[in-house]
Amino acid sequence: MTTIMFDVNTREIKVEIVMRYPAAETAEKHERILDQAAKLFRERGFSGVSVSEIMKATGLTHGPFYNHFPSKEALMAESMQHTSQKAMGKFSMVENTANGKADFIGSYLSATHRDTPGDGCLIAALAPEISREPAVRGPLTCHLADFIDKMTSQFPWPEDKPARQQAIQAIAAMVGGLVMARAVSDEALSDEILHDVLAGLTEGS
Amino acid sequence: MTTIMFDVNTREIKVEIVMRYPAAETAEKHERILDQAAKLFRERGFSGVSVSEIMKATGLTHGPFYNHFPSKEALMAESMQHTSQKAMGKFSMVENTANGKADFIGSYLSATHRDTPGDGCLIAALAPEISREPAVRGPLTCHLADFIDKMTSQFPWPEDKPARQQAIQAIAAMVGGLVMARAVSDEALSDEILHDVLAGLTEGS
DNA sequence: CATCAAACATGATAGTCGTCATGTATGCAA
DNA sequence: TTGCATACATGACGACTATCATGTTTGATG
Repeated sequence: MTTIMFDVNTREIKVEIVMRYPAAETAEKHERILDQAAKLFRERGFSGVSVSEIMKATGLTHGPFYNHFPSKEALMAESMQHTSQKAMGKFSMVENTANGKADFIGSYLSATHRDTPGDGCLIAALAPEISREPAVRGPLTCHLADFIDKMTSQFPWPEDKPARQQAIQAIAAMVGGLVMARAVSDEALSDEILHDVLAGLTEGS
Repeated sequence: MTTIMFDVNTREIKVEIVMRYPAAETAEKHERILDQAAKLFRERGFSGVSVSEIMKATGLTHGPFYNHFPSKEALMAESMQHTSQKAMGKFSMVENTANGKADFIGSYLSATHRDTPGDGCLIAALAPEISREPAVRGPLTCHLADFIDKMTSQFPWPEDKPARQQAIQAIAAMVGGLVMARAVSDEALSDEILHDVLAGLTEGS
C-alpha cells in the first residue's frame, strides 16, 4: 500500500511516483482523469466508483492508471485538491455586495445544485466519507479553511458579531441544508428545506 | 436482487421473507443485528461494513443472516427505521424549555458527539450515502420529518417567524456543523466550528 | 533516422463481498 | 415422544476491484 502525505504548509501531496517528462498531452490526460474522478466521486461516493470506471470515463482503459497515480487513495486526495482550487478560482469572480452574497447562497441552496452533485460542493457530497479517509482529510481541511476565509472576506456581514463566526454559521446551514435536501425522497419537504434555510440566511439583505 | 418497499403511510418496510414463529430469543437476536448494524454503519458507512462483520459483532457467523433479512439493503432500511424510533423515544424526555433546547443543541454540537458517530445522529453520519441508496431514502425521510416536528413543537421559538421554519434552519446548521467538524483534520478548526455554530443557535436564550 | 523512456492496452492475481447451498441442531406442535 | 419448520455453522460460487505484469506503441531527443 502507498502512504500519501499532505503538507499543510505547502499544500502539496507528496507521493512516490513522480510524472517525469510530462508532455502537454499527458498533462491534459492527467487533468481529465482528475476531473472525471471528482465528478464521479461526488455523484456516487469514493467507494461507489471503481478505478476502471474513471479511466473509461476519461477514454482510456484501466491499465495506464498507475502511470498517473500511485493508488486510488492518491487520486482521491489529488482530485479533491484540484477541484478545490478550481472552485476557489470561480469564487473570486463573485461580487462583494449584499446581492452577490444572496446570489451565491441562493445558487448553493438551489434545486439545480441539489440535483447535480457531480458538479457541486465537495463538502456536501463527500464529507462523511472523508471523515473516514485519512488521505483526504488534509485537502478537505484546506478547502474548508479557504472557503471560510473567502466567505468571511468576500461578503458584507453585520458588524455586531465577528464576520468569521457568521461565515461559519452560514456555511454550516448551507451544507446541512443541501445534504438534507438531497437525502430526502419527498420533493415538497426537500424544497421546503432549501427555501427555509435560504430565507434564514438572506433575511437581513 | 430483492426489492424493498417502504410504505410512507404505515411506515412499514415490506419484504419477501417474513419471520414466522418469532421466538423471544430469535427476536432478540434480530434486534441485536439491527443495533450492531446501525452502530457500524454510522461509524464506517454502508459500504464500509460487510454483512459478516455485522454478524460477527452480533456473535454469530455470516450464515444465518438471510434467515433474518432478505438482503443487506433491507437491513440498511430496517436498521435505519429501528434506530430512528429509538432516537425519537429519547427525544420525548427532553424538557420543553429554553434550557432544554440549549442543552439538546449543545450536546448535538459537542466534541463527544463528534467523536462517537456510531452512537450519534443518523443524518450527519449517513446522509450523502442515503441519497444514493433508494431503499433507505424512505426511512430517512420519515426520520427527518419526525425530527423537524419534534424540534418545532418541543422547544420554544421566537414568535416573529414560523416555528417550523426556525426548526429547519436550526437542524440544517446542526447537521452541517457536525458534518464539517468531523471531516476536518485540524482540531482547532473543528472545535471552532462546533463553538461558532452553537453560539449562533443559542444566542437568544 | 535511431533510441529509449513514457504511456498505452490486454491480461492476470489476490482479496473481498453479497448471496446461496447444504447439513446439523433446536424448540414448538401434535 | 415424534415431526417439522426454523435458526445455526461451514463452505462455496460468482462478481467485482485494486493492483501488478507484460508486451506494444509513441513521441521527444540526439
